[in-house]
Amino acid sequence: MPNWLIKSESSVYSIEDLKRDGSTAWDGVRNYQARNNLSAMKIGDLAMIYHSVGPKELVGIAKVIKSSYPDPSATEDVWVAVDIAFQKYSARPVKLLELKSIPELCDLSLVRQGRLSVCPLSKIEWDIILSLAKS
DNA sequence: GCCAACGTTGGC
DNA sequence: GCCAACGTTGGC
Repeated sequence: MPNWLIKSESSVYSIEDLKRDGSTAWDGVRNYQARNNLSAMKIGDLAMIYHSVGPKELVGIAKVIKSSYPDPSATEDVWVAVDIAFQKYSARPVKLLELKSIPELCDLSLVRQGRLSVCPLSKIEWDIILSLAKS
């Protein structure tokens, strides 16, 4: 089962919003690479939530509860959305700086290609980050 | 199909 | 608020 990392500006839609709402449509993605990743998501996949722009940190995990469908917020029909549900907060938010400081994570899309808002995580990357979030 | 110009994102 | 990095657009 693949794992993902999705980004959101905390001022736009934060994990607190997701917790409050329970679940939400993850829409508004307007980048082809990110869209392709969205399309590849399956029900039950887990995605880490990363807050950009404000405090840059990983704050929790969400679960995909509906696989991709046409993005209702789009005027063109090329974009897709998925539905995700709040799963849990990180025991401790993991800062971007922290991720950057770990050699095994130097290939992380988040680090290498900062603008990609939806990206896959390898099992190894997922596990490393999880252990950071727990400690 | 190349590439310059432009717009957007996001770290700092 | 600045600017680097990247994606997209459009002229040729």
